[in-house]
Amino acid sequence: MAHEIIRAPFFQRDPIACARGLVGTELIWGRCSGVIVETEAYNAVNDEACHTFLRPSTRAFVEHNKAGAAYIYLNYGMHWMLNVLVKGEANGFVLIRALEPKTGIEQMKKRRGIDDEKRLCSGPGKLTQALEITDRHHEMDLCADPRHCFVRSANAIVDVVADVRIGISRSAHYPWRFTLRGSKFVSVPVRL
DNA sequence: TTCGTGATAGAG
DNA sequence: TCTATCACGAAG
Repeated sequence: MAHEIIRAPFFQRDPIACARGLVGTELIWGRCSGVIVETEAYNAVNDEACHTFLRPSTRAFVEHNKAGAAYIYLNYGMHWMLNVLVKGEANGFVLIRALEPKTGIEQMKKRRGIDDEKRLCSGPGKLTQALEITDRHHEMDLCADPRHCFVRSANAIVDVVADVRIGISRSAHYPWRFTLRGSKFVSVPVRL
């Protein structure tokens, strides 16, 4: 089965298409990897939950970086969030929210301090802890280095569910959370 | 349900 | 300087 690195043109569309398209792809991070089972889209325009709405520094980030760049920030003083810059038909971000661990599982368990594989990467803060993603990866090009990239299997068929986003107060009604149907590795089960 | 933790930005 | 807010997670 052919695997290919996702290249920059993938991220030169709009955040919603990119967020949906990333579900089912594999995130490679050093010796660890996992299949992305949950993402969210944030739109730089008309989306009050996107950092660009309130933060000048985020607007500058969009201006000065290319599609596929990592946007990483600290939330609640302790959790790193991994996002990918989308810059094309529309600008915005894809938040990587959950993975199904595939390789380097023992290392992930050690970093997380737990054994349960379903909970290793079942949340945006958990997966950055499991993969040791921090602000030193901020602005990294995620379409160039084969050790930090997204890989997809050719011919893969992925059944994606759209739902409302989680943990935000503004623009909370947009159905811009995407999960792999039936996955046991998501952060919060899909709303019925 | 509650609380820890720190960056960011706007108001005063 | 001060305050509010925050795309979370673990424990209770």
